[in-house]
Amino acid sequence: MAKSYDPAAVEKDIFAFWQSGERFKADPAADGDPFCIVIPPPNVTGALHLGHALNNTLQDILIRRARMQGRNAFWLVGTDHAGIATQATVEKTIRKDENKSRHDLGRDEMVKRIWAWKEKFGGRIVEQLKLMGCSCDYSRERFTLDEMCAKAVRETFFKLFRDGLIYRGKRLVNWDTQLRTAVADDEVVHETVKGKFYYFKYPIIDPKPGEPEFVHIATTRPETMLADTAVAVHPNPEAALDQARVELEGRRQQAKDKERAGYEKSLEELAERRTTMLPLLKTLSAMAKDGRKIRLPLTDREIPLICDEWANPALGTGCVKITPAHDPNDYEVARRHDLPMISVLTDDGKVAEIIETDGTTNKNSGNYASLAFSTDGRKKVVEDLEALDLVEKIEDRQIELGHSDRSKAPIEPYLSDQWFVRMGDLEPDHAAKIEGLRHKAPGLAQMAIDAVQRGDFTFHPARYEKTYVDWLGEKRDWCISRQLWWGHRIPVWTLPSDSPIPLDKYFWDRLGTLSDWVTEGRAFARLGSEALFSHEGVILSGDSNESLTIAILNENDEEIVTLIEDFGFVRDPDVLDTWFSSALWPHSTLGWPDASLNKKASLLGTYYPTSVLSTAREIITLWVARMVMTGLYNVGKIPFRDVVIHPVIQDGNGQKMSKSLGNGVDPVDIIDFYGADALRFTLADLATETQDIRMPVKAQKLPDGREVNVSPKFEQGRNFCNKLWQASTGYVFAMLDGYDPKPLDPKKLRLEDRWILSKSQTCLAAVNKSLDGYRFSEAMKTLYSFMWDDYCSDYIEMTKARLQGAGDEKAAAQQVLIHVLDTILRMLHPFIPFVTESLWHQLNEAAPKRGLTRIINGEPALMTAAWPAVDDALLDESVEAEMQMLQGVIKSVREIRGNVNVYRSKAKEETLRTLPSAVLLADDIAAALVNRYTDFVTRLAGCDAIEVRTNGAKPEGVMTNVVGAMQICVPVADLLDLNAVQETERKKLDDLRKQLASTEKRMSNEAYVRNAPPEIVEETQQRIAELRTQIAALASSLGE
RNA sequence: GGGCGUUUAGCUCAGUUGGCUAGAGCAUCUCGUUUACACCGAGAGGGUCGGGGGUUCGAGUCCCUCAACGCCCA
Repeated sequence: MAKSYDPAAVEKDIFAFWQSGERFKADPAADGDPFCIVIPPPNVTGALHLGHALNNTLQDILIRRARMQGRNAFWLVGTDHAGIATQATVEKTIRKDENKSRHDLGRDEMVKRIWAWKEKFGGRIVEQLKLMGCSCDYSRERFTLDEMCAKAVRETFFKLFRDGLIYRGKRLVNWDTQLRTAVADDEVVHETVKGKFYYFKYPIIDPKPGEPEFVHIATTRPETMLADTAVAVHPNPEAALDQARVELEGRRQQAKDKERAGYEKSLEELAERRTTMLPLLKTLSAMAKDGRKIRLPLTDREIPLICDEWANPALGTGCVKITPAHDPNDYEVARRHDLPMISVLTDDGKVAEIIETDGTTNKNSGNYASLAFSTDGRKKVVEDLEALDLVEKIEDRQIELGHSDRSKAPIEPYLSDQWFVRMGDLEPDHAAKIEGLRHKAPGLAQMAIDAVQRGDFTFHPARYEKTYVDWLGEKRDWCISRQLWWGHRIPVWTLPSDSPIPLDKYFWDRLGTLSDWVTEGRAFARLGSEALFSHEGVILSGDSNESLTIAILNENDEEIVTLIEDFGFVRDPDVLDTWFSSALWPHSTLGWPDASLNKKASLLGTYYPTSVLSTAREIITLWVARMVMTGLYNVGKIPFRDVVIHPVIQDGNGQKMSKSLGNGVDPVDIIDFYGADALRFTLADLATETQDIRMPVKAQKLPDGREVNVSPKFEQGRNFCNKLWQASTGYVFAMLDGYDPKPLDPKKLRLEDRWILSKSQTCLAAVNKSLDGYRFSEAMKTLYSFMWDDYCSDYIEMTKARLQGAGDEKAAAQQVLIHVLDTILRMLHPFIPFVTESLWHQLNEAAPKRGLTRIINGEPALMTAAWPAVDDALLDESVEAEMQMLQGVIKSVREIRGNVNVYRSKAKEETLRTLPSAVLLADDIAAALVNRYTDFVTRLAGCDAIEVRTNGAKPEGVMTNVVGAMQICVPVADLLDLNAVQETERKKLDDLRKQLASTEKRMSNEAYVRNAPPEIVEETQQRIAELRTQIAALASSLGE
């Protein structure tokens, strides 16, 4: 008795088998059309989640199939250093274990610690990929911080700097005051919390008669007022209020009843405001235009009253304080009005010394400096304003607050120096000089847009092209600096403005050397945004207040570093955004810049551009777009031909899976519980072209006692593997006594043999088509139904009678069984590699020689065996049609048997395993067919004998079914009470008559007959004929 | 606010250029331990394809509109 398939018993050995034969290893010098995938590098600190499992399953399916197709397949594996995530993880550990901050340790020690941590825990991802059976080339594992990647990063940064595509500028960034770094927008989590809305009044300087003495503003963040540099009022408050009213009225009209009241109320308030506040706002607006100024309390700073549309007369006091260094909207206002920007926040979240625009320290600075910004600082500011009687009122209010995803600390907008990559279009002269802007692109973003629109690469599904193009179309500059220690440090040295070394003659003399280095391509210098040397090595300008920055190609270039550091140049402390190194992944990992596209048998020369990139839609912008830009800019070609975007897996309620919600499913638990192939089967089966897929989650106790989250969805995968295992080991391998394969003529085989062979080719062709279009679920479902329904449920059953016999018929059955199983294992291998490889080895034992027209030895490893070629000679529509007819007969008898048993069961009589007999009324052709294959027809139908009549003589007391032109009659008078049957039979008859009526109605429609394609009309006519036969047959057995 | 997606059987989902008598897996019900498999076999029930309108001989599929939910970007 065969045991169930036990994945744990085979997976380890099979993986070792693959590895021992170096079967994962790619060879750039090998024959075969190259096929390459670079893995989207997972975060080195993380563990594989179900999304990774899905993505890597899909990649492995593609790679394994390509390898079997004889292509030179290479799946590059590696991990991402994930700057902030990794640093935060290690900082947290150190804080917990040693109660120290990274600043206590110092930069070098901290970086050392992170490396040590990475060496210890960074292998987890790769181990998990191996558990899944991923056939990556593990000998070429890369890491975004390794020397190979670092070299590409340095080269790219240097080129971009030289080409004027990198600049430094002050920008407001999301600041994490705990980790002391800028974080990306997607690393900020917003939540609504209880807060307060503070109303303050600021005195106006020298108001004219009739003008107010104060301007009123409201804020949720009082402490930022220390950095106010203006107060704004709307330039035309009346028009703005009118427009707000029109918009509200429009919405009220569209609104549903329950919402309408809200709009009514807003409109009333607006009208009220118009009478109470409009005159004042108009006055203020006029005052602003007249240049009136305000004395900012607590600082005594004189700030202007300005007009700007950002001030909304319909909200708050109608006036808004402008704090450019602490609010993104205010920042934009300040840029429009050329206002100064004063920052009063330190990088660790305290109130900074207040430095006025003239460089002096504010005399009241000491009152606030070093207070915790949004807590103590806020309290002190409010107290001091209250003491001055400048607080009008304080209201409770819900406010939006950003928190850092990593440290959970509140996010403050922070004005700081950051490095940017210029994405927009350049001046034509400038663009023309840049070799990396291919196809005459005016800028980096446009170059990447053009690439997809030209069809250089394709998204699957196609709709994601829009996401990509829309985002790139904004051409927003890319902030690449992060105030972290873990990452690629920016290779730029700057002379601080307070440097003790003056820019004297000695300095300029020595810069001649620098000029040489520029010519040699080792360094590049900029004064402000201007290149300090032209490519000919001439100094353009020697006298400037702007900062002098030098980028060095190789940060270890001691000669240059020593010289400039002697002059007081200081290296930029920041590191590059992790996405900067990820953006280079497809070419940096293949050896750029050392290798070139033309270098034969190099990784880059052979595998670039790669074939497919498979990833999640959330990083189309952050990652895919940037890879396209850098690929074109550095290498000159797009990095991949196809981009496959897979769906996102959610839990059963449509929620994201996450650790904190406890609804996550760990792929390794699934492997433990169901096996790696079950995991892969189910994920592939779910991988449709939709954007989200839901996976019901349920807690389950493992044999070892752990309670983990699993999903019943994986049962289908487990069952499928078991079915394949049982059919192979329990039936096919067990029925091989006397097996001796010889070349066969497929045309001379019995119907069922020709049928399964034809079906196998239909299946293969469909799988090819699905996979070529990256429709994984479609391919998986095709294979499921072929293996389970056609091969196991039908073909295996059909061979049972023959295998109990002897002679040629038995031999042919054995040979076809083996041959089709061979094909099935090949086709399934990319999806469920472990169980198929294991069965392959057993097949090689049981039937080393196999084949159909040619007898060959099975390849020793399925992983590197050949993907089958579609053999059109085996496709046979008439065979499939004949079989369909027999299956119709089988199904009809089964249905009657089922009904008979239901009636007998109700009548408390014994149920029947097989019906004693059936009578088939058929024409000569069908009769001959059924008579010829009675052996398996009776067996599958479950009746002891089938009598075929061609004279149409119908027996009495029967239950009838109709298939095409045939009637299946089962005499049931001895088996049950006929009267009990009649009711259901009548219902069936009524239903058929209804169907007939509607079908006939369609045919009577002239327009239908005229317009519909002839074959469709033909089908309808056949359907009518069929319905009429069925009705007649039923009616006659009911005695109508 | 903009973009994208989803809405089909109790649940999770297929359904490619309009031809459908709407499918699968799970769940449910009936029967079955027959010699590969109960992680199984045979059979059954279950859907006015989110609502409304339109195009068409014909709409789950195309167009418009409304609604709910989700994701991404502001």
